[in-house]
Amino acid sequence: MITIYDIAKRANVSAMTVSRVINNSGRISEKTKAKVKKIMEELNYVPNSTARSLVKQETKTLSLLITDVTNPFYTTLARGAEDAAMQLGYKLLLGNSDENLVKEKEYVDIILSTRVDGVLFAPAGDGSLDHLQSLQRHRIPFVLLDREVPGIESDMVVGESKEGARQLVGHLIKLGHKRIALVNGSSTISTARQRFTGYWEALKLNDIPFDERLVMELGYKQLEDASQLDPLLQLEAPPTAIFAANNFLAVGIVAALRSKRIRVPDHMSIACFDDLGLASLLNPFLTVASQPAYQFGFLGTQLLVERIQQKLDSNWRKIILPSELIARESTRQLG
Amino acid sequence: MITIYDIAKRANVSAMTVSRVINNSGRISEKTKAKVKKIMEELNYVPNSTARSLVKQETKTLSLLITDVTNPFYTTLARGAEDAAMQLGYKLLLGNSDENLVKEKEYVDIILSTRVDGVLFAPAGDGSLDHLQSLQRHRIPFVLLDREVPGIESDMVVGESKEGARQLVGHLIKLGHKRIALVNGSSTISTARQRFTGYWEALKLNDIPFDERLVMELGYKQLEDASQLDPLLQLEAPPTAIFAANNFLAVGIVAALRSKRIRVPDHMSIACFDDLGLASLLNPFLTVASQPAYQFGFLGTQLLVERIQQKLDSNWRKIILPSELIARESTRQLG
DNA sequence: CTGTTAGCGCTTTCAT
DNA sequence: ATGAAAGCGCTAACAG
Repeated sequence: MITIYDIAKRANVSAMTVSRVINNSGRISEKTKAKVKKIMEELNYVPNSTARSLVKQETKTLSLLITDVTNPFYTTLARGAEDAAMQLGYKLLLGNSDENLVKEKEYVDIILSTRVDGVLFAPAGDGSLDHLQSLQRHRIPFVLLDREVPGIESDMVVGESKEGARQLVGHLIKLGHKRIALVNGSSTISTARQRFTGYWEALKLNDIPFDERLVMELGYKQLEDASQLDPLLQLEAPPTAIFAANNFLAVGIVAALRSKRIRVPDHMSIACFDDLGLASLLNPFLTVASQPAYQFGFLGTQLLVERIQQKLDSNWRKIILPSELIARESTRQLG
Repeated sequence: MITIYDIAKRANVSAMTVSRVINNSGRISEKTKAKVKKIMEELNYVPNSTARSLVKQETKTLSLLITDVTNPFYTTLARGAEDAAMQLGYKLLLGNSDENLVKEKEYVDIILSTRVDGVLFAPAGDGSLDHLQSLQRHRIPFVLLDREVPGIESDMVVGESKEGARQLVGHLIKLGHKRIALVNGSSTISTARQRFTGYWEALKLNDIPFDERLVMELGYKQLEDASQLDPLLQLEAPPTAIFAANNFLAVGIVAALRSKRIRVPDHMSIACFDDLGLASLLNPFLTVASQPAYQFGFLGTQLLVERIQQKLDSNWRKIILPSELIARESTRQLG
């Protein structure tokens, strides 16, 4: 491997001079600068950023910890993060927690040992508290993405889950639905709680009685089995509409209904949080509360980098991104 | 920051002993091992992998360079790569080239300087040759994903583009189509050339004359504008079916046709390479040649890690993954 | 079973 | 404008 010493020797200068040329720092005569640069090119020299990281105590690397790159929301968020990171001179390390605290812990350990400069953290749930405190103890800045964690103060970029849910359910009510089910993520996740509240408020606002049998908690992951919906469908008075708390749930529900020959929206209306990426371009079908996923990633990265560079330790900023109701074909007027 | 020396001092041992405990190497008495471990816990010690990388000359990091995480094919591939990397003890650095050689070059420079142990490389095209040679010069192992590059010998994981295209076009022909358009990616990409060949062979096999006016090259990225299809649609004898060389193109085409009130499949049949992730779960609509994207990533990572660990320099392996024709609603019997 | 020494490739600091 | 020395945190190699 070629080092600054190899360059230095050939150029008859010290390693320090080479370092200065690389970093464009300090006063160097144009002549030696040119000479050094020429030799670097000839030898195909590439600075070793590991060595630099060790002395500078910074890696110029950010970690992006999400639950699943396969979910269009996180995919697009990741794209935003990547673009911003690249622009700001940072690399991005990718991790998938699968909504699983054990896996999340593994990544946190890696993050700690890798000495990344900061973390973009979409927590698996309230149980992520330990992990985040662990980051704090080690003074690794992070910004929370999409989900809050009680007990943690930090920069964050979140959506308007309650308001979005209220809108979505309000939309269903306006269409004449009164038996509206909520299929939710785990209540250990802040967005699931907020979406529940939005659901509840929308019912109340419209004098529709709340029926707890219409609320299911299935987790934000892809449905495993069509039968998971049976408790809802076999109700004496089954719902005429389902509000799914995220896109994965909605897709699973639509597929499950299809397998049971229940047509959407003819027999059941469906609306959900988060848009579907390509799916909605191909066929604008699902009614959704669309969140600006790219902005979550892009702005989150900007916040993080500012935090890193200013080394502040409080003055937390919270960016709240609105969601947009997009009414499409999966919800229909009742009666 | 806490170092092995801090631990060593408190435990009344040398730094080397601490290092041995961390790495579980060398014979150490259970007693001192326990003592050291206890102190590490008390002090919340985390090994600094930057320092380790510097001396061991390995970073335990792989780079995944794809064209766009936002494409379900690459998203799923990334997921496979991540899972395999994690399992094998490697981290994953993510990069998006956007089918753009300039951006790709930037990432290659980062890769070089980051001293990753290997690269999972989905090249932007034949012009990636320089970049790959640059990796070779620096002895960074890589495996080519999805696309080959003339002039480069290496491990690779690719699909059966020609065969898949032949099947897809054969399927259209069986349905009675004779005017079949091909909307392709750039011919500087191996898969686009192979898909063209498959298209051509299928026509020939069925005695359908090849009409070059039915072939368009639009690039594998998302369509910008519905009017890009006009040359095809305004033909004297327009096509009755379109074979799109990838999923992004197909979605763009469907959307463009929708905006022109051309119904699929009633007025136009569409089939494409690569499945659509969630979109196909939600609504199994597009007829596709589905590639096992997850396997591309997973197996590619396994190949790469084997290559890294064995330090071989030839004996290239090529994994060829079949695609599966999934006939859905976007293609219909003619006449 | 444990310790000492040297050095990975770079930058910081202090000289000149 | 340039250089020498020291050290970032760790491990390889050798010694005992």
